[in-house]
Amino acid sequence: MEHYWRDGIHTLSINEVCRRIGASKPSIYREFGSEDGLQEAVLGHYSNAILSPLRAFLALRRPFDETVEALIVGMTSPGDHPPGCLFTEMRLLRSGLGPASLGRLDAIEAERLAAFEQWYAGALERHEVISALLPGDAAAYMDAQLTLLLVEAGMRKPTEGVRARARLALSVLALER
Amino acid sequence: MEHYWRDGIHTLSINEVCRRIGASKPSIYREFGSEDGLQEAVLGHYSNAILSPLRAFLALRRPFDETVEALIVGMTSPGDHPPGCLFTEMRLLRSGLGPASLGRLDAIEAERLAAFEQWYAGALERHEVISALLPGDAAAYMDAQLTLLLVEAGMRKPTEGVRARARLALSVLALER
DNA sequence: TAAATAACGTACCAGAAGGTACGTTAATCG
DNA sequence: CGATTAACGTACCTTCTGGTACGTTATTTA
Repeated sequence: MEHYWRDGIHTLSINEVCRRIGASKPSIYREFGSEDGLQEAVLGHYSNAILSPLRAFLALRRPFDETVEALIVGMTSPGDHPPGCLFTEMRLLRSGLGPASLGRLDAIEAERLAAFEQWYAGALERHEVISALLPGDAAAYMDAQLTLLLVEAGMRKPTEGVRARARLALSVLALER
Repeated sequence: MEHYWRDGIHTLSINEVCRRIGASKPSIYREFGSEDGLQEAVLGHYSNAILSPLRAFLALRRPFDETVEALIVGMTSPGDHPPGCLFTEMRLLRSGLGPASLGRLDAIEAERLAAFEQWYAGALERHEVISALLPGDAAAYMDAQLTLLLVEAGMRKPTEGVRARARLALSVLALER
């Protein structure tokens, strides 16, 4: 299932998927019903594997600066998954996705925004961030900047530059002391 | 040629292009040689139509804040071209592009970065922006944020939110007074 | 062991992709 | 006007796409 990750969902055809994992095409269709079903399943798998840990980390309520730095570094480290992000790619290329995948995508996005919003509200209570922004708007900003981070990482731009730009962009949220 | 703009380059097939403009396929191939050639030509056309005015505007050396605001508003106004941007789309989807298009893309990107860099250096001389950033890094930041702006606009997010996020992100460059 | 059921994969379908061979029309020129 | 050349478009090629009909193996049950 991780092949989708490496080559991108819009690039990889069902035939290629079958060839790589050694399964026959009817098996895929019996299991997932259609290409849309397969992509939705991949998204679900992705949500469990990546987004849940992120959400758990945000819930730790560590200091704001520390959390931001951990997010930036974590999302640009060459871990087990290649740079870029399946979710980001699908968000940017909604066209060509089936209804089931689109629904799942929106659900994941809403979850993600809610997690950021709650986390920002907590930081606001601890007076770690500026108060000029509503938590919802700050969450949208975080989301946009981290998406940009992943897009740049996916384009194989130099990691340090990518990180520096993200730090700069997110520094406007922190309360200087 | 503007159909490419509306529907995206990776979505529009040569067959569709022919159907829409009422030309035959061999005509297209006689004129451009291949799909790669066609896409490169479209990029060139785009460069003349959009990037040149942008570059000219930067060369005016208007006050920094004013220029930034004009860029943000101009890029998110529903002018003659639909939201999003052909150049942005191609940058995010390099895979699937031919060598000629890729070369042209890199050239345009370099031009764009150079224009931003020069403009930022001018603002630096006039003490309108922070001095902690090298012009090259600031240009990369500008480029990244304006790309994000176009991506968000292309996703049909509410214009005011998109603009507000861009203003916030670019405010770190301005020298507060 | 024999019958019934479930899982599987070969080989196909229709359609669309990028790309081209070649006959036909239109324009040029003596 | 007749001949040469250039532009054009029909109809085709191959390859690949998502999707499936149906015969063949395994597996279960009695």
